[in-house]
Amino acid sequence: MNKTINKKNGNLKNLSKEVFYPSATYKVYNELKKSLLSGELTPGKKLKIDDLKKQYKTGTNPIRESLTLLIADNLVTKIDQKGFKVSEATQEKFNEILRTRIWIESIALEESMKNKKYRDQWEEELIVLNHRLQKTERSTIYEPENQNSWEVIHKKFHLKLTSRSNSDFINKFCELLYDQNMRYRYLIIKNKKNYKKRKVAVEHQEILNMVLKGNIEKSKVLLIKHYENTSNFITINN
Amino acid sequence: MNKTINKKNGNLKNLSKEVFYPSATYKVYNELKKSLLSGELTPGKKLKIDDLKKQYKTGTNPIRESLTLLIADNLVTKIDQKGFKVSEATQEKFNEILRTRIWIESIALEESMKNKKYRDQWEEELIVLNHRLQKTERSTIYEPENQNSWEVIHKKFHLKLTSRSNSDFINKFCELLYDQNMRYRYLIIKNKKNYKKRKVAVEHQEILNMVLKGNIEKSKVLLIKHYENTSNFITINN
DNA sequence: AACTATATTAAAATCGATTTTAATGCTAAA
DNA sequence: TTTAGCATTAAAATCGATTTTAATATAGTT
Repeated sequence: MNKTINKKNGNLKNLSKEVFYPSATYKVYNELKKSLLSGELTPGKKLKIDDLKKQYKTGTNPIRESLTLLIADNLVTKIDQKGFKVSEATQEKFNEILRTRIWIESIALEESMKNKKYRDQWEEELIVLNHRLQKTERSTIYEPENQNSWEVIHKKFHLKLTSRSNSDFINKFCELLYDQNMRYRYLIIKNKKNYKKRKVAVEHQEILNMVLKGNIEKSKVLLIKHYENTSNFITINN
Repeated sequence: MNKTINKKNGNLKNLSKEVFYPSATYKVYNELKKSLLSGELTPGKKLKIDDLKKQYKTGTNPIRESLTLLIADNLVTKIDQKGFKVSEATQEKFNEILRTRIWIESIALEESMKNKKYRDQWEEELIVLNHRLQKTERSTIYEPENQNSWEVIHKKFHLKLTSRSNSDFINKFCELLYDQNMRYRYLIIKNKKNYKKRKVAVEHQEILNMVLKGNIEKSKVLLIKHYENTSNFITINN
């Protein structure tokens, strides 16, 4: 049999050398992550290997490896010898996420503001992201592949704010918590017929203004208020 | 062929129902983790699937799944299509771990001390752990399976101090950072002929005394000092 | 009926072979 | 000498079948 034809991506290497072809694991991971964050896969749902193999037309290994990666994202839970399921989502867990975010991002914002290095560049990037965010329509569907979607820009803006603590550990943790929070937002959107979107544009502008002024304490207060306001919109019924 | 004989753990289920037999993945994960934390597997080393299969006498899947789990522990690094390697260890990374620990544990200790619930029980557990720690000889070899080893008790004492923030995210993060820090300690022990062990017993006692007094600010200061002192002992040469 | 023990079924976990990709070595042309 | 193209090798990634385990159903006993 002609091996070239059988190859996953065809034998394109010679045509354009620098193109990156992700592994099956990586592709499945991204697709599953999207389904989990958008709320399409509901909390508690059993994730059977055989079903997923059929759905994603791939073998055992990429499926199991993807699920293992998603454990670290706190989106999938595993019990040894009993398999994988979608992580549960409760009101208590949401409160915990919110509280944790406030603690961590308070430090991360403060340290970011204290950090003199490339300060000008940081401010400019924040201004640009805020500007883009202001003029972007907010959608109810989750499309992380669209770099111009409100959700993607919103995430970038928030992570940028806290990005300069000089700790990759903190940055990763902020992203994890952002995604956790986002998951709850989409679970609510799915469950409530008429989900009232918050108007957050003004809050973003106020935080940005205070950061540009260099007032650390007030910036932190505004960021915390911003997060506390979201709690009024998110209530899980189970 | 007799299936029973062929089984991994034998057919012991009927003899004692409540015994838990871990999967091959879980066993390999724990063994690899031990080798990584003890410094036996040196930073940057390539982790070849075939070699590990032979070493641990198991198939592709348990090996790859273990390595995937270790990515989340920041002990293994993966590049898509190019495989796995032992995470690098640099002086900058160690400084980052230390800084991050100080930030996170300051909050976690403060929140733990503010938490009134089961306060008495917490204090008693800390006193017992400190007592056990004081009378345990410190070893240079890493034996996490020995619950009475200095290292295991030390870890429990520190994690207990920060355990009551009511955030599992914070608790997990503290454990990750503890393990990261510990890895550097063992890398030093391996590299230096005569590693001088710090005498930390007094510092633990002082922190505990201040926690029992209920003085949050002073407790935080002592804990931070305790961590800053370790930086004098850890220098990576590469 | 309730409680064990056994048989059956379903799903997780594992294995070993195969396929695909990346790294290396080789050859020939500029 | 360098460099592009091809062949070889080594390793990662994948696949599908098999084995092991857990969950469920059934039958037999008190």
